[in-house]
Amino acid sequence: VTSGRLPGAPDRRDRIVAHVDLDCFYAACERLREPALRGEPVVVGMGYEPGSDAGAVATASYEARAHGVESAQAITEALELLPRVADDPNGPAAHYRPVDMEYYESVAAEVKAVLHDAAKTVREVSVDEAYLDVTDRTDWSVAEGFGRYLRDRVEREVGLTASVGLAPTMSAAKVASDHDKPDGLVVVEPGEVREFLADLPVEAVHGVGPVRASELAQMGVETAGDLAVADPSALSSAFGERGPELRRRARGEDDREVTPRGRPKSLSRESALPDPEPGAAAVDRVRGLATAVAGRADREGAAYRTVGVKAVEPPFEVNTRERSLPGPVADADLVESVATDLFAEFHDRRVRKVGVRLSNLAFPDGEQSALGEWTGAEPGDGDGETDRTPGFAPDGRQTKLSEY
DNA sequence: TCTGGGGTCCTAGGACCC
DNA sequence: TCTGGGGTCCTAGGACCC
Repeated sequence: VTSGRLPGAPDRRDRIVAHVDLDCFYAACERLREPALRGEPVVVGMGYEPGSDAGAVATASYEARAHGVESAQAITEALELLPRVADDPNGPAAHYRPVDMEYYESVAAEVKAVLHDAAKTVREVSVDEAYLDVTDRTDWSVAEGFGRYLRDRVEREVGLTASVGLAPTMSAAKVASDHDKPDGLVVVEPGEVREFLADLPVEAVHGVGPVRASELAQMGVETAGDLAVADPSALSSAFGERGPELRRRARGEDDREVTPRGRPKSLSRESALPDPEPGAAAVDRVRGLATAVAGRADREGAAYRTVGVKAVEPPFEVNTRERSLPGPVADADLVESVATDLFAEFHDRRVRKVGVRLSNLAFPDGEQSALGEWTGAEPGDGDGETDRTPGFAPDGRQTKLSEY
């Protein structure tokens, strides 16, 4: 069975994949530049400003987690569990810091440099997480030593601890790195994957969140081992195409290759409104977000064919509206006018959060992102994207589309 | 416990085409 | 008159991930 393997493509049957996950990354960064925070509870909040109680927890250090603080929690709630040090110097208290993405990205760049040096192929999943194909850098007999080497280098050269998982597939490597954090190192050799996963809760499988987990529980599926032997047709009818895919993951079957990440498919900005009242404030915010996201697209060299808005009504009803243009454009004024137009139906509704999104992106001057474009596209992922904007005429794109 | 911001992928119905 | 099947694109929503 050739399984559609390209001629000359490497045999993917026995890869060694490493997953590297930086521990409590935002909090660790804060400690990097403020060593006095070491060993102290640290809470990093998004949408948080010093002294305020707005926002939500992005990352909490383990010392803060010990008191029940967890990510996605409202800052108000975290403050009840752990007040600010300034407010309660004697009892248990935490250091609160606002998210500073720019700084975190600069730290992440140092880590990524180490990873790229240690592996041929690196897929950066997020600011604090990456997959490495290290097949040609190590061997199963010494994989643990290689994992230690990775961890030690990140620690020595950047000053952060990481959790590392090594396994023959991406999904197993991910579960492995999750298994023993922080500062963890777990190696799962080929042939051990199924057994390693068997007793873990289904939520450990990438792609199973709260909704699917509870649906699975109703089917009597509670562990990854249960999922591995669950009735495929029942999974299909409950989860569509995703069902069999999740089952394969639970069985340790995953033939995705580690490839560098391609270009983004969408760009967006969103922000919460302090006061969900109908009126001009929300529209102003939409305008601001439109300008901001268009500016970002510009910096990234992206043109876009679809503009969308998001309006979240209390308690948490998400509405989206979008409009596609005849061809790709790069025009901030147009983004603003389309976005405000799409948002018009929410003018007299209470809205707690708004967003603006650009999609159907095209990168006219891009280097076609060499490999990323085609190896990055999994079979079945082909949406004809490139076919729809053939030869993207650099002059044609600037057509004024004010009527939209 | 009333929930931040930035993404990806999948589904489903309708328009439209052959 | 309404009988088929196949395909793409657009839009809205939902689950999930970090």
